[in-house]
Amino acid sequence: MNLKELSGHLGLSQTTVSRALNGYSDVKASTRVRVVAAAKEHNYLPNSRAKALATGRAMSIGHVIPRTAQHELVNTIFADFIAGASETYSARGYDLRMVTVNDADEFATYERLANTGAVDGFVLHGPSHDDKRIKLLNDLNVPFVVHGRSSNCDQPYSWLDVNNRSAFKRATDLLLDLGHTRVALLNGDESMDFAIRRRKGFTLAHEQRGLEIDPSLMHNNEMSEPYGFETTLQLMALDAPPTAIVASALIPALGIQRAAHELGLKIGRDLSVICFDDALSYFPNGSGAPLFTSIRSSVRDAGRRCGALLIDRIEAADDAPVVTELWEAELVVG
Amino acid sequence: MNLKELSGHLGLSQTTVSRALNGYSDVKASTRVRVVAAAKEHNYLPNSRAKALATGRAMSIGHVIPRTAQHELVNTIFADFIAGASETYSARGYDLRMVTVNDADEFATYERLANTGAVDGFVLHGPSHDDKRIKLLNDLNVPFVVHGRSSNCDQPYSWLDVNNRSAFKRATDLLLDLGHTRVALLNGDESMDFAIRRRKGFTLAHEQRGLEIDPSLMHNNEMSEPYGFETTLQLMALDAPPTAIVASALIPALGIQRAAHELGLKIGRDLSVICFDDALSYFPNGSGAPLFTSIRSSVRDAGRRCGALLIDRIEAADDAPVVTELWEAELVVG
DNA sequence: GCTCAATTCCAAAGCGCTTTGGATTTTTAT
DNA sequence: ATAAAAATCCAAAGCGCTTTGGAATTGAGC
Repeated sequence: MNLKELSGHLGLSQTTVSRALNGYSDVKASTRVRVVAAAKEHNYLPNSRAKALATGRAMSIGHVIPRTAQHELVNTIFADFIAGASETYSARGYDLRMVTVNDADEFATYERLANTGAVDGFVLHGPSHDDKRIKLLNDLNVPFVVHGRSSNCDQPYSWLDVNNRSAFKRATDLLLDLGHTRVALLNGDESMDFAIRRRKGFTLAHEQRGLEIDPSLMHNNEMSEPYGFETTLQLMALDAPPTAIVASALIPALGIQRAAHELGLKIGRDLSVICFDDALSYFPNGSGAPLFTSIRSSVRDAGRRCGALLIDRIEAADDAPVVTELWEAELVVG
Repeated sequence: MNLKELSGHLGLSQTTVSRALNGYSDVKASTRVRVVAAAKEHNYLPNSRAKALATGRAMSIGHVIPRTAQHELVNTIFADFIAGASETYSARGYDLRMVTVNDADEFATYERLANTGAVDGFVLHGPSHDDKRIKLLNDLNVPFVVHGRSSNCDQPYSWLDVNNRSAFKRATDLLLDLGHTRVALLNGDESMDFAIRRRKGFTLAHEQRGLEIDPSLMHNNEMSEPYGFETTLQLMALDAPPTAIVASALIPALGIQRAAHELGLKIGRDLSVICFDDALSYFPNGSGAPLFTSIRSSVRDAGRRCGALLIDRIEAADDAPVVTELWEAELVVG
């Protein structure tokens, strides 16, 4: 059933039927009712391909995911982020188009999706310290919103980010206030901008107290469980092991926990741990009793909001000013 | 730059340029070279919306994800599955269109995506024991492949599944062979078909030895870490606690581990654990020394293969017979 | 040189929708 | 009753591509 047939049935022009269905005001209320009823009766849905061509809108948002690098990011964080974004998309009539690519093809993929009109905009994931994709997307003149920031980028761009520096400063402050003098950092991969900011927060807390940080206490890597495990073993084997650890995510924190148990240390007594908690829905920290003291910010909420910001931009005038949003993470004592 | 402009530049008709670019044989080799060169030079890419309308193909695969139920599935398994599927899609020129929906809207969403022609086919996730979506998709006459199976469904359908029954039987056999007499099962949500099959494998191993299973040893729930933790505490508080546990995934197995440590039990000595390992890329079980003995099957590989099966079906004749594929999981001793 | 077939190209007709620019009808104001 | 304004409707022209059904050109065979 297409528009032509439907309008045939109704004895109306395609124009009128189309405008009735799309809520234009120049169609009589009674005929609109008739049209809507007939559409429902015949189970008519406008062909989205034709609609996309006619309107110049794909009603679709692109997420380009590199395969090899940022592996960890893709899988742990990404699923929840996308779940959130996708909620917004459905609510506003958009779909999510996801493409995974080899690193080498990433730029070409953005170009393809933008130039073929397959998507109306992008969400950019996992920005690095100096992310070239931002300039690319600006040059392509396509709406986009970055989840996170790229410190070394002089282009204007829209973003939504958690205040990672402040979150890690507060976590570190808390530990130092408790009297810890050797606090370790298990950071995420420091080619990612968020990890750099997290380290800044960690060091800032020390600097403000005039404390030097032993470099052997600062580690960074992809946020896996074994990373947490092995690094903790390594840290505890130091001549002067740390008495507290700040970790970048729950998953490595589980590794810390495993290592602590293996070493016969009790977390909370022999070793304090604070970790960043993305509030991943499949990995609830503290249902009932919290597992870890944590700095929490829901990545799913971030996805929801990024989606909304992006769609606003897509539907706004081309020269709308960039939007930015900085969220404070919540400190949850476990 | 569109086709009209490009063919203007070249002094050729749109037909010829289109056919040159699409590899038809009725265009002279030398002009094809010219066309391809010009296309590259002017950075021409055919508009995908127009192409989709003209060809009747969206070049896009739908994944519909219910939001509330199957939460756990969505996030833990889904990310890796999709990463795999998406690799296949890119390689074959398709994109992945993902929609999350409220349970109540799920059917309508399939209908919308199929009837508006937004996608060319679907991958069906997390089939239940008696999954109504299969009949729906058959009725909609749209190609699809199920990841998993639906035991109580009399419709023909294409699927790819791991032999869950055999995997759990082998795991249970192994434990019983080692002399364990009280083995517990921490199964996934038993409204899902895979969980039912896993339980069958578990019980079958007992039956074949004439062993009764204490019902208090069998649990099922969403596969979260706290589920593993709390259930283990509960099991160990029994008058006759189990000496071994078969778990449905790594994440609850971590909970088991945490509980064991808390109770002062050493895994491998006081308590044996075997778990199913989906070989999630962000959660490597046993880099170096395996954490757990496990029955392993890569969900990412399954995604890759499901994608291929689906695209084959999309590109095949409408009446192509259904395809099915059953994978054996690999037993990895840790 | 001529016929017939093969090769190479193209005009025009879709694909199914939206939207422009009136045309027609109804309502309001005089 | 009549002119002006408002409310409804519609024919036709796109959107940018593919594909059909020839037309024009080239080559082969004799």
